[in-house]
Amino acid sequence: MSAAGEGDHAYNPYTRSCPSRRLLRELGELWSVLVFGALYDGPLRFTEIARRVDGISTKMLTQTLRTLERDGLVSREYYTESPPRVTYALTELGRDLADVMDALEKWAVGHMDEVLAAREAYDAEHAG
Amino acid sequence: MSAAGEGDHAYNPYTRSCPSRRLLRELGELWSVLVFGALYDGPLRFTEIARRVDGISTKMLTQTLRTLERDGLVSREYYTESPPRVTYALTELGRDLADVMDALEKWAVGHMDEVLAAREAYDAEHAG
DNA sequence: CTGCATCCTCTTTGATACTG
DNA sequence: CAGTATCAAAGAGGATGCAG
Repeated sequence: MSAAGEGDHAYNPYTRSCPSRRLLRELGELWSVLVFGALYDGPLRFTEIARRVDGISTKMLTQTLRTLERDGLVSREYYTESPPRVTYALTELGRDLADVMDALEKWAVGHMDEVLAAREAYDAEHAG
Repeated sequence: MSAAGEGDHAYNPYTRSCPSRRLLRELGELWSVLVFGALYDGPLRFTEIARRVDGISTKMLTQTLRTLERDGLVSREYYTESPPRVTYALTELGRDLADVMDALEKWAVGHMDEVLAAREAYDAEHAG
């Protein structure tokens, strides 16, 4: 079929050198997922995100936000005030992805008990 | 509501020490996502997975499979033949998650062009 | 407040060689 | 085939100090 307008790229993350692999690695990163979740309900300032994502360093938050901004997933708004104010928000593209991220997060939270139980069972069986 | 039978745990990955954070980090890992995708269509042998996930080392494949097995997401079947045969398959719990993983992978592949374009635009704007 | 630069450590990962 | 063991290389991540 190779529909028209789709371009002839066949991105395939199962291949070493395909850029989609790097993107997938990037999106799956914990900090990315949590930042998406933090911005899910609306724009936030740098410090507000940091407060919600407990334990993230300014370095990692900056790095994560820059990467997401460069990928067109997050937008940055700078207000020249005193002190300066900067807000981050999901772009249209980012909101689209946010639903997937949210699903992943919800899955982890929602099935934590089952996973924990599975681990116990596994450890018990592989002890003797 | 806090429905009965759900337990009173309030797993929250935005918190440093919550086990759901570690789980989320684990699931988001590139190799986990790709192994899920490889097993999506049915059971596979160790070598078959390695062949599909281009570039993964036996060490990482083993480690990834062990982790997923321990979490109850993947099952391992050992057949004492000569040469030995081992197959891996998604468990019921794993199949549930597989849909989310698949959505993430599909998103990355499906929006790669847009992300690439966004990067160009960003780089162009932040060059001068 | 927002964030860049640096240093430094700890973990992750890849390559390689070897075993049941 | 399906791993395990080991070693070296690479990179991620945190702490800190400074700047706009």
